[in-house]
Amino acid sequence: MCRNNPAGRLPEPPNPIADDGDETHFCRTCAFSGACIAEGYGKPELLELHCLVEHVGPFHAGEHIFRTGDPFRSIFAVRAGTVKTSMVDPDGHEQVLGFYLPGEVIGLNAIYPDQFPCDAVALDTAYFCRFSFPAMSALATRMPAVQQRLFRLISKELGMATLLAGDHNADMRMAAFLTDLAARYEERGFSGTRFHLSMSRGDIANYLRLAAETVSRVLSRFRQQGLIELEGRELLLRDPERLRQIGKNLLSH
Amino acid sequence: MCRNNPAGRLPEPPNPIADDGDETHFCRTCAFSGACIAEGYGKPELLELHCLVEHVGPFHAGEHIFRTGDPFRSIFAVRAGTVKTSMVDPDGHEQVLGFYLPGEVIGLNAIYPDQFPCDAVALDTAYFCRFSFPAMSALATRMPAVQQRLFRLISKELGMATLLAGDHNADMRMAAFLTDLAARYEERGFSGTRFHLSMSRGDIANYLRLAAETVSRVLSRFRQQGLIELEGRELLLRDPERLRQIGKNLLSH
DNA sequence: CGGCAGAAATGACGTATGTCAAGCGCACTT
DNA sequence: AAGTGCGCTTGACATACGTCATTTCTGCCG
Repeated sequence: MCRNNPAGRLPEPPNPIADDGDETHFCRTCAFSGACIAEGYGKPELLELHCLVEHVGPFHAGEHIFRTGDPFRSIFAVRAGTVKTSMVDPDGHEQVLGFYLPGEVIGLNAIYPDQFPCDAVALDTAYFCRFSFPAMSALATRMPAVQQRLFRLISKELGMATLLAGDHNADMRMAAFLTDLAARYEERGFSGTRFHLSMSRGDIANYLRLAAETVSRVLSRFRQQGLIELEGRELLLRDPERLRQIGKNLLSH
Repeated sequence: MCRNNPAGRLPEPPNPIADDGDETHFCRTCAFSGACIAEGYGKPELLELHCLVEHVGPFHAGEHIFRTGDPFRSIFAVRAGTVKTSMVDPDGHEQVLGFYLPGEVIGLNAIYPDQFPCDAVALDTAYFCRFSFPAMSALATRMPAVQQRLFRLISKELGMATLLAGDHNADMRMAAFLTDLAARYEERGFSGTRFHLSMSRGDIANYLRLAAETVSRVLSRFRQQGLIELEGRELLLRDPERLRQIGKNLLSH
């Protein structure tokens, strides 16, 4: 596939999607596929796991997958598109909790309160696999690998939240944010140096606990310093190593 | 028991301890006891759960329960004393992650990386129940209530971390911190209005992502406003309701 | 009792980042 | 094509909080 590239524009990256699953195969990049494949479970177990999956979508940009207070019944794996989760605090300020890419799982933070503590909103057209959580935990009691996977998914999410909670300046936060996004895209088989930011500057700012203006300024500075190229929301990391270095205090691995 | 109370000093609260368990009974306040009692498991299951418990301690103030990088084999329930967990980032700055009271569980954030991502240090003389994690997850596959309890414990910890990650000013953070501590003491059967701060101002500051001086100033102001009484580390909440109000954006329930 | 060391409180000052305001560009509607 | 709204950028200014310095308090040990 060869697009033309007019007037110095960044070429568009392929649209990230993890949608190659069917009735008997998981999507390659799904957070759960590993549980079965790696652990050598056979057809019967795979089929059982598939029984409790339901494909849902499309959700269009701005549509809610779930809302704060909805009873917790399922977790969702992103098949395609991007999701942001956010809480609104008692005096109405939104707090973005995270962004989720194809292959990642949302809803894990609802287990304890037994209802969703946040909203989940599609940032672009998005598709999901919905897993009934009661069914999944029942299955987990028979398939240790599934239980293990769930423990690890939640524990990982905990690690992420912890890092974000640290006190770091705007440059560190932004560099870590970009590096983390890049790593997650790469992990799922997409380009780790050129991708589309599906969220607005405002959402990024909110997520990083900065003002939108600060995000603009930091990005401009990164551009001037030759760390990135950026046109609208099309991003190219020109010096990923330096970015990683700047954000290292916020990055686990 | 009746102490005298010289010259306007705050009377000392009883030393919080949750140490009434034995070979066949859990401590009343233990985070796991509920899993069995509430779910109506009988003697055999209780005994099984006890088989994988080992009582450890005492650890004295400043001693490590575990260190960053230690292989993850067990989680720990606090029986008595207080613990702080903290990470040191790549350039040597400490980050306090949390404080843990009797009845609470530490080590859950080690599941994903499969090694402890932080240090755990006793703030005063502390005793623990150590649970082998492999044994516990094996047991969890046979006792859904145990699995459920584990999911909820991790998910709860996730909720805590998320709240701390929000952006809030020093007053809100401090009020929420005090209110949360109070609630947790009360939940475990101790006084929820009068207790001992086992951590230094510096640790509190670090936990709340503030400077130690800011913590001092906020506490002084709270005192002037009649919200609290404070002598050294002995604390009395004079207006818990108002404190809760100030910190409400950081408090889940 | 005296002296010391660490913890805590208080004051003076600097700064990173938030807030306010203005302007630009792009998409969409009429 | 003109109009409208929203997202983004940029500049000027305000402020909450951090940093540095000094003092006070507290517990500890000889």
